[in-house]
Amino acid sequence: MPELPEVETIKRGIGKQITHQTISNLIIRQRQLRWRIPNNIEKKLIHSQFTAIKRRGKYLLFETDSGHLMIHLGMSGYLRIFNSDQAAGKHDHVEIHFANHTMLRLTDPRRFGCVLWINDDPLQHKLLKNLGPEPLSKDFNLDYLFAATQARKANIKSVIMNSQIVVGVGNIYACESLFRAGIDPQKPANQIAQKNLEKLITAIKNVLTEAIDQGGTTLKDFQHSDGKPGYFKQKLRVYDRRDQACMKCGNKIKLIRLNQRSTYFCPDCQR
DNA sequence: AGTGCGGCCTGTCCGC
DNA sequence: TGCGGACAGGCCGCAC
Repeated sequence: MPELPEVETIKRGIGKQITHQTISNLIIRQRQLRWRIPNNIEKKLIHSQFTAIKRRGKYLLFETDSGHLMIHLGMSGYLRIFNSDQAAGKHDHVEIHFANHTMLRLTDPRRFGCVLWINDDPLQHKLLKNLGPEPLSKDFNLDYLFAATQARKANIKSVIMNSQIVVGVGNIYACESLFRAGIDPQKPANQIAQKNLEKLITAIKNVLTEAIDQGGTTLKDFQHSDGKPGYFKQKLRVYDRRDQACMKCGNKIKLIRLNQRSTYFCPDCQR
């Protein structure tokens, strides 16, 4: 589930409910996620409060008086709020319990996510300090992307999925953005005309904005779904539509593997 | 420095 | 119905 719109939606959804609530307990059932959850984390969190929740790329940052809890949801993670007495399932790895008898629970079947503690400025943490601009910020603009693509002959899809260039563009939205911009995902980044880079920037911003606008629905329905929320299927124009008719030209959508990732595109509309 | 892979995990689905 | 293999929305870390 977690592409940037979902992470942003989670941030918005849980923020009001958990900030300024005293943390009464921390339960860790599985420490081994992408990296092992540090041992000192209970000591840091219990009796403190989250003063704000921030996001950088797909990393969530929970601010406290003594540092930041950082959570990444990986491929299959999600965060939800429950009453404290809710029974835990097999993949419920971490629970942050609050004095008001609610808890924030991290569930992550594939365990590609992470939970880390950062004492100092989180933006200087090694996982964050080299990240590219936020896609919805004005820093992600033509001058920037043109400069970034000039040095790269790798295919454009891998470039926009590279978090050092721009954060938050995962496989689905990379496919969708390239379709909207009419760009072949295999095309070398340094061969794309400026006017097409401009289209790509607009497409990325629009796709992500639209998805964030739909986010509430996603989250609400997530518990009933297989991880592909209903709105996705309706909104997506190429992803998961192999051999179906292109919505622009009617020809078949093609599926290829690019950098080991499923890549859907229309060979006629994307050049 | 840029690029391309391997690897981390479990669950699901598809073909035999 | 069981089984093996491919695949899944991410991304770091390492070779080259």
